[in-house]
Amino acid sequence: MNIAPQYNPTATEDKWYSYWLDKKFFHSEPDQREPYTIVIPPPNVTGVLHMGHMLNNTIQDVLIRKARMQGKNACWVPGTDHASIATEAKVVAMLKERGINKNDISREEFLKYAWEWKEKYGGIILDQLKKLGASCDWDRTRFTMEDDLSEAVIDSFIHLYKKGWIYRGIRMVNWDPAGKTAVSDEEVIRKEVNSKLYYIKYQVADPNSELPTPNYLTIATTRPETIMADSAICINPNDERYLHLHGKKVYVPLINREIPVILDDYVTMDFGTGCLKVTPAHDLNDYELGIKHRLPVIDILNDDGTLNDKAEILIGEDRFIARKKIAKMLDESGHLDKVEDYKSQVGFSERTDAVIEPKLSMQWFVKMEEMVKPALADVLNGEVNLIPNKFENTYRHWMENVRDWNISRQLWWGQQIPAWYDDKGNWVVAKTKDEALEEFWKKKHLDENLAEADKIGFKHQLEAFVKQDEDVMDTWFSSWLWPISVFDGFKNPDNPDINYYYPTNDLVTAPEILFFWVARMIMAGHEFRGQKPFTNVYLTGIVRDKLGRKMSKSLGNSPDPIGLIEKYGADGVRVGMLMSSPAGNDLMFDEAYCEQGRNFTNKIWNAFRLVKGWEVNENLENSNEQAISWFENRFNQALIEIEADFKQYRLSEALMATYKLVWDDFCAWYLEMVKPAYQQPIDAITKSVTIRYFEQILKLLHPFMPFITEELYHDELFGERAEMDCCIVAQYPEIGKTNKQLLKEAELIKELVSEIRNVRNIRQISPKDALPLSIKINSNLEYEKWTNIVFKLANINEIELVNDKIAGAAGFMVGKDEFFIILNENVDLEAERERLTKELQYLQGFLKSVEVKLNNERFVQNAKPEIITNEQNKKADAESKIKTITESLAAFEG
RNA sequence: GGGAAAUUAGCUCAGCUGGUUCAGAGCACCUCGUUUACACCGAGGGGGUCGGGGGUUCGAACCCCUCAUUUCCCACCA
Repeated sequence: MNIAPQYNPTATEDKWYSYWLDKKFFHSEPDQREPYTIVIPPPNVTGVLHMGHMLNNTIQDVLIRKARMQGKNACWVPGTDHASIATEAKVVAMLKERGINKNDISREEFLKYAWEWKEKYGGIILDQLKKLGASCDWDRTRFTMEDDLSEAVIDSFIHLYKKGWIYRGIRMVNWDPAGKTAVSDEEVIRKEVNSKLYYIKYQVADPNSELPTPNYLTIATTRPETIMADSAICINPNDERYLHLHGKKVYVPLINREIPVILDDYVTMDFGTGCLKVTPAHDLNDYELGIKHRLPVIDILNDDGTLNDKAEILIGEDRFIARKKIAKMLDESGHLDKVEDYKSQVGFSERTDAVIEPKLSMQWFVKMEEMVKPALADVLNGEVNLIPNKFENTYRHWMENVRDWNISRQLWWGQQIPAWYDDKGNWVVAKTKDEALEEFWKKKHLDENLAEADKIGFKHQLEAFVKQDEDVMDTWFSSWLWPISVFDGFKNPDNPDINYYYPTNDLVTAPEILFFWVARMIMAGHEFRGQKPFTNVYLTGIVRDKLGRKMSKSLGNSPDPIGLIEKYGADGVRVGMLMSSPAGNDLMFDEAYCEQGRNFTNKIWNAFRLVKGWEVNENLENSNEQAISWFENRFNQALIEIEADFKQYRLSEALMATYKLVWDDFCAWYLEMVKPAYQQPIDAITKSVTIRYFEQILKLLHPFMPFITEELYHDELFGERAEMDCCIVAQYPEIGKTNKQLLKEAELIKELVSEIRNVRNIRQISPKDALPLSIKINSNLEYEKWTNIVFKLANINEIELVNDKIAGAAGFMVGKDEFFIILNENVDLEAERERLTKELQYLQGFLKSVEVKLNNERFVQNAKPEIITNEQNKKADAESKIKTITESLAAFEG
């Protein structure tokens, strides 16, 4: 036999992936079968495959492959997300490298570059998924910014607008001065930073009154650069320290602008100095306070975070440089009382890591109040299952406290907001410019009662002035439509695909985007389809390194997934990823898991080599009936367990059960039971049954390890295969009967074998030396059925039934039966006595505890009958064992 | 500051309704083995007061209280 002793994945993986593609096994069309659908969480077009994708997509592939083998019409829809912020940042950076500044080119030019970039790099991540074995229906690949999907975004915007659920308003938004865009609350990461609390003196503007000296008040602030934007000073009306300030005015230091002192019990008296500077343009609370007290809004910052001319001083300086300079100027002019160290929470942009600036701006919002209702209900009443369900609490908390969704982004890459403005600041929402003109006309027509005949002239005149909103929509405003839009459910809402595949079955994603994406998809599902988008949401954990740190580029602790695949094979890596990642748990990734996966592929490979090498002798009789019958039962028993694990989405447990079935039961026990002696032939029945078992195992393994199983499935060992007869579409094993008695006996026999091996091990007896075994049977186990197996696995050459103990032999018990192995030299009597005494003591203690229980009236009264019976059995067992051991010990005395 | 979860062997995790199978698995570790599918292997073995303390119960890894530690989510205190 010249099959390599080690499995080589590289030789087979590309071959079978191409074959699967070629035969269109991944492709799905609606038919009579039950559908099983997954839509991929579309990775960013900018993305490169990382470990999180590996985990996430391995899970999806396992689910989809298993469903496919179980006769469902499996459809896994792949695609990519245009990812406004991330992609625009990459394109801007690319242009910068080429010496082009985004501000110097038009929107059209920029988008041209962006599309070029997308065409060039946008497919990389999908190609990488193929290396992993992902069985996506590539014919259905979608992109969130392709025409139909973009149109769906625009249409849904208009739909919600007409419903009154989209509105435009001035809002305090989280402004990212680096990205020059608003970001949502969820995209702001709060970090505690060391900052300083500046105590600034404001001069009171009333020189005539008889104020107590000094005639200034002191205010604590972390942001001295915003004093030029102050609109008022606020104190608590009940603060007795400041009663004299009621109704007064103060001067803003350095620029000497006069501002009022206002009263509001919002101010905490015991924080800082009890005085608060009110800066409506640059702080959310101050803004609200400003509205309440009708204060002017003075915005002193440009979009890039530099000071503008409203600041009056330090114009053009960056906010952080300005902070230092202001502090110095205040100090020099005697306005700085003191500076204290202070820890405060500061918001950072998730994308650019810039400090977020609260900023007033005109934005578009989606009202959430109505939309959250069905999305919350679905999860609470189990229409949609979160796996694991511990996330339900977080989900509910978020949904009950949801705020309106700011959907405009000051970017170019994305779907442009379908709002149109005329030169006078009027605006309408419409899909096209023509429709916008029509809308303007309708308004005008109504307002001013114009004649229909004036319409053409009006439109013609207006056309030159009408401009579309510059902003694009939040990326999530497109991806929330994904489960519908990939099946063209907007453009063509009654098409066969959407009717067949929607709602989808499982969604596999990260808990971090449970609210960004999952919740919003459920909302969109109800709003646009009247139905939930999926039934089960499997939430994966974060892939961390073995020290528990998040994998990140800057730490350099993230292995290259493609490198791993090359090193351990895709099957090995898949097994490694799944080995220890229950749903919802972070995965402490260690290459050792991949190594274990690789070793597993090799184990399978070598089991195959063994069976492949068997020569059949037709004249031989089958002497392995017991082994054959045992393994069939054992297989079914394992399958029951595996199915239960899958049902509960416990994939790592399902894999582990499969792993043990293959490695321990099939390789270590079954094959060792039936394999012929060296260079001896095997009987025809055993070989053919073993091949059949092996094929079942390949099918069972296929969802986890698609490549090696497909490779072996096609070996001639398993017979001729038709072109389309592939493991990927083979019928998944079905649960058969299990004979519990047989399985129980087998466990005892395995224990017996282990005990004999242990006898050898302790005494350094070679496995090659055959030993005689004597049995004193106290049970009703029929050892004759198992003789062959015991002979072979424990290298026993003789079995003798005895009625009495054999002095000087090595003895042990399995179940109720006693076994003796006569050795060349007698066992150390003293050691044997000690061993038995110890066991006796243990058993006596055990018996006592059982008796205490049984003698306890309250136990007998309260415990369930079967538990009492069990305790009685335990008692009987212990008593008989004690009897046996006592007899053995007595033999020593004699 | 508010909320949620977690803590079981060196590591990663199971342990379902409190009770046969209750203290388990995989890896790692130790001993032995150049055997004939595989040293990416085989055989055997050691290892845990179930985070601490209290309580409920005939009975607790599991239920309750409390403390400690960790993680995550939410939050505007200048």
